[in-house]
This record gives sequence, C-alpha cells and structure tokens, in this order.
Amino acid sequence: MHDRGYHAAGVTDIAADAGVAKGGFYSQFASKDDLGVAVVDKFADRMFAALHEHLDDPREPSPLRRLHRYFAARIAHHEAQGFVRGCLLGNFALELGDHSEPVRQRVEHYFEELARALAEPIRAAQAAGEVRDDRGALPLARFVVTAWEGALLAMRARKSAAPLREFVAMTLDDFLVGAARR
Amino acid sequence: MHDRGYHAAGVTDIAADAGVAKGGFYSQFASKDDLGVAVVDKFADRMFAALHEHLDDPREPSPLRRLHRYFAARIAHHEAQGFVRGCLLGNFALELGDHSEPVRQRVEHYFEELARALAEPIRAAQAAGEVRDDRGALPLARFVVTAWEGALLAMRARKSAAPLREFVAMTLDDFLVGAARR
DNA sequence: TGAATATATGACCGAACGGTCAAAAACTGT
DNA sequence: ACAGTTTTTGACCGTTCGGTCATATATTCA
Repeated sequence: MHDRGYHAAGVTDIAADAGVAKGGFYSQFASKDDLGVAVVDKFADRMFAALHEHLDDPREPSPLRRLHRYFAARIAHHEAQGFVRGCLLGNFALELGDHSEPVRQRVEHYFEELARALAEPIRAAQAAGEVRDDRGALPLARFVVTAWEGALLAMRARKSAAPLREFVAMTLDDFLVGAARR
Repeated sequence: MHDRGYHAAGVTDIAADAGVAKGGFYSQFASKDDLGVAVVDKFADRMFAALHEHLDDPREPSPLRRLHRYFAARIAHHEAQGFVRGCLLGNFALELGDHSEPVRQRVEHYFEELARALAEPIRAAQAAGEVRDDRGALPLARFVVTAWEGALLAMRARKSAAPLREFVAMTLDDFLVGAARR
C-alpha cells in the first residue's frame, strides 16, 4: 500500500506477499478498509519510534539540533530509497481522505500527534533562545509538519532531495529560528 | 479522477459521465494513462487561467497584494467545496509519481511553471521593498508552492481551512515578508 | 488422547476492471 | 447523390477486483 497506493494494492497480492492464502487475510481483517486503518497505525508507530530515537537522544544536548538530526536522518532515508513512497500519512490523506472517514480521522490524529511531539523540542529551544518565541511552539510545530509534507510531495514530483533541503533551509534554519538570529 | 483519484475512477464510468460509449473513449485516448496525462494538462490550464486572473489584475497595484488575492480566492474556493479534492497536481504526484513517468514529468513541469509565475510578483515586490530580498525570487516562489501543497494536504486531512490560513500567516505574511517588516 | 474451538485454505462468487473490434452511423469532398 | 473516410457503438475479451465459504488443519483445554 505504501508504494503502490491503497487502490493499486490488491488483497490477493497482499495476502500472497504475506505468505497467506486469500481467505487467511479475511480471518485477520474484516475488509480491505480495515487493513488500511491498521496500516496507518503501523506506519505511525514506526514513524514515532524513529522520531523519538532522535528527539530523546541524550547525546545531543541542543533541542534544535535534535530536530535537525531527525530530519537529516529522514532525508538520508529518502535519498537512499530513490525519492519514492514518501509519507504514508500524506499519501492516504490525499487518496482516501475524502472517501474513508476512519482513515482520515486517524491521519488527522497522527499529524496532530506528530506536531505535538515536535513542539516539545521547539518549546525547549524557545526557552534556550534558539527558536523565535513570538509564536507558540505548537503552531510552529504544525507548520513544520505541513511544510515537511509539502516538501515530501515535491520530492516525489521532482525525484530530488532539493525540496527536502529547501525545507531545512527555509523552514528550520530561517523561519523557525526567526528574525533574531538572521 | 480529481475527486475519486486516478485508480478509483473507472474508464466505463468516465465515458458514461461524458455521455459517450466505452469504445468512444478509446477513439480519443490511447489508454487510461493517456487520459491521465491529458487531465493533468487540462487542470494546469485552468489553474494558470485562475492564477493570471489575479496576478495580472491591473486594479491591484501591489504585486504582493495580488499574490494574496490569488490565495484568498483559492481558500474561498476550497471552503465552498468543503475541503475536498485539493490540487490535482499534488494528488497525481503522490498517486502516480512513482509509477507513471509521463505524469510525473508533467506534474514536475507544471510545479516549476507555477513557481516561475509566482516568482514574477515576488520579484516585483522585492524591488518595491515589500518582500525580503536576501533570497532569489524563484527559490522563494518554489518554497511558496511547496508550502501551499503541504497546506492543501493538511486541509484535506483536517477538513478545515485552518492549514490554509496558517499558510497565509506563516509563509506569506511572515516568511516571505522577512525580518525587515517584522 | 479426544472433544471443542480457532484459524487457514483455495476454489469460487458476482462485479468491475482496462481494452478490443466488427458493424453502424456520421461526416467529408466531389 | 454517393463513394470514401472518420468516428461511435456496445457487446465482448480475459483478467482482476474485494469478498465468501465449506472444508481442512492447528491449537487449546480437559
């Protein structure tokens, strides 16, 4: 589902790839929609695991640098993969957001969770004077998430890391730091 | 294709909606892929028409305000529609970008065209001192496009105009204007 | 070990998929 | 009016879609 998209991934193929017969799939999931929801949850789990690996890294004292490390790791990942697939939350938001309310709600929820997770180091960085404090940490974090999703979309359109690097330069190094440091 | 997505929109339904028999479709398009490409072109045509309606509006002397007018019109549109469908270029970038090279290239092309079109008023606004000039107009415009696509994605996930308004507040009113005006 | 329960199988369902094609209808230029 | 060309039709092609179900195989507990 992540690399073909929800509709293009057939249940038969999914079951076969899992080494399970067709019917076996339906003993675990009530429907394909059901799997879609489970896939969103699973993806979010992994995303938050990778996120906290960097945000909670005790070796890096600067919260702003922890943020940078996370996105640098994501960029390295996407570069290694050849700029495919992107973020499944974003993909599902566009492919299913208008037609599957359960999926949409979960995607919305995880986006907000992600923003809340990013708001922590941003808030700490504000306290340390590393990030502008004329705006709340959560609104800033929401904008970071949105800009990152846009960058991933542009990455897939251009098959290039340039949009991701522009995200770092514009959103993290410029906008987030604010006028104070420019 | 715009509201169901490429894969979920069947050729039979498309032909029926067009008031044409199944085979009639294939006398106009070699394949469904072919239509996909044509759809991208058509969408881009309309997008640029709407864009230039505002960017070339002689009643508004300020280039920065012309930019604002365009995005305000888009926000009103999406609000009226109920935050569905979003931008077809973005949708296709995510749904087909990895698997249809012709579609991907066209989407990339139109994103760049869009950035170039937005770069004009930005450049003019720089000359007028309305926009920061420590960065080139085209890189700024590319970032605006990317951030806008991210905002549209978030809009569809949240079914709310909030991400679009955040785009205006953060990207246009803050980042673009720069430190000088804050 | 054996009855009861849960899970896996894969042939099968009707429907829809993208695509084809001989025949019919609609145009074209003379 | 008519031959020649282009376009449209809709039945039809094989394939795949999401989903079902009688049957068989594991698992569980006594």
